[in-house]
Amino acid sequence: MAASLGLPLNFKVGVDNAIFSVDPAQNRLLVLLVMRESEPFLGQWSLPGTLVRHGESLEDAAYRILSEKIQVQNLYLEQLYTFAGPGRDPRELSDSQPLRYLSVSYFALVRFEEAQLMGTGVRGIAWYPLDEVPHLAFDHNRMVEYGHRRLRNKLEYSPIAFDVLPELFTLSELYQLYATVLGENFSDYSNFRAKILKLGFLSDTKMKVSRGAGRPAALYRFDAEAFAPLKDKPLVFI
Amino acid sequence: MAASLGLPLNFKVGVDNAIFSVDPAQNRLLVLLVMRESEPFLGQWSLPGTLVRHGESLEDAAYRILSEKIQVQNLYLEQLYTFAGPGRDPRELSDSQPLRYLSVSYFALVRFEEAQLMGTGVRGIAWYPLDEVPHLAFDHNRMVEYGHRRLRNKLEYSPIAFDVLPELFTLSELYQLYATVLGENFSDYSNFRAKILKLGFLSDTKMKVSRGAGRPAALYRFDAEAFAPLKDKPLVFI
DNA sequence: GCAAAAGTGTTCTTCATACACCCATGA
DNA sequence: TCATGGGTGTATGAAGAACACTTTTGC
Repeated sequence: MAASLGLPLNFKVGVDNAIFSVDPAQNRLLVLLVMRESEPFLGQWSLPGTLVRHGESLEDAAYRILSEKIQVQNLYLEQLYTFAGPGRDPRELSDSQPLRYLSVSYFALVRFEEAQLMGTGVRGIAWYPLDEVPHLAFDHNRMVEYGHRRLRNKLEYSPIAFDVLPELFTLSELYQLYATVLGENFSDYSNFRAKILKLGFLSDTKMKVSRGAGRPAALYRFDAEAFAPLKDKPLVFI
Repeated sequence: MAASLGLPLNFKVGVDNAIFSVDPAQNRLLVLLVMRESEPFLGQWSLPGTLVRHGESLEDAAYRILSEKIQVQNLYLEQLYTFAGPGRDPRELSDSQPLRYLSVSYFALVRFEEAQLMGTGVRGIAWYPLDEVPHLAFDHNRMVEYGHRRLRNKLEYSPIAFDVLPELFTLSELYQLYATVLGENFSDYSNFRAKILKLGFLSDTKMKVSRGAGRPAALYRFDAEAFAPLKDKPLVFI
């Protein structure tokens, strides 16, 4: 190490995605894992990742792996955190010249019902409930933690829920999403309802939909124009 | 470009610091800029930055440049955002082999009174009021913007103010810090005072201090133990 | 005594919380 | 007609905003 201090240090740069989704049927918060098919950590679960290619931005790379693993029409994606400590990838040691592996993690939220996992049974890819995530390759467990924290914050302070709901949705679908992500100590349905309607960016389409038994629910639509003035304001949906 | 698509892509990785401070005398929010002493962008203002060295983590590198530019005892520092788009550094073009320049930006808040700028008049280094920041090298203006947003959020939701105040401080010093960063549409002094005291993590030292004319102010101390249970809670100081 | 800075208290309104209750549908 | 999910209303207390007022100092 001491001998290499003067040498120019190069990096390999990868992108890893922490992709979250909510299964509305089971009310569970899920994260997408893939089985590693090469060394290091062959056969271990990990986040879907890739090395950044020529002419490609970090975000491009993030979208590329995402679309290689699942097909979705709607999603929210943003940069999460960058990990680059020495020793985070075992390949550093085996390389002849000084090299480090840096990974920029991205956070994504996708719609569960429309997400099509790519690859047949042979290729390991699966949704894992957040409280059953196994030990992952590299520092990917930390990425999942960071992502989970970001998800909760984003949901409270910004309208990412509407990037991931169908264009028309009922207020209980919206409530289920919030309650699943934010946990049990969340506002009750009737207060949530009153609060979010008062904010004024949900427009009633006057259409109704019946989900099994019970009174049919009104379908709402997110009104981006009405939301615009609230942007960057300390909105709290909780 | 097309020809190099199959080649392995290596990166140089740098760290750039957006270092903020508040001048209590002038009630101004400042950011630290340095004059570039080498190509590219020779002679242009920029954020203090460095390439990451062997065996050094990103955070190590961030602390290293920081301490090369200013001396402080107390500071708050955290990772901000990673920039790596193709074409962000002109050196990419001149290099013979495919190479990209990635920069991880860090956000720091330091105490103005104790910050000693390193370097004599020859080396360009200066505090700039945030609304007078000139056109900077690379994408550093975006880093300043990101940092400014982070500063406002952090101040509202976490106790970074106390990392940057003297151990003993008056409530108006605390108020000045908040008001300078968060702007004029901030809570008035008496409401701020009542609110923050009710939170219960400021302990009155019973000491008084006189700053010129007027009634002497009580000196308070941040009580980390009393604050601990409030950690991660949606604290809002505003 | 007066200005200046620190500190206290009061009023009014808005919002959060915890409920109870009514409505429309399927089985 | 009853269970089920959707939707409305209300009482209570806590929190926010605006502002008047008192206290303690220097000059």
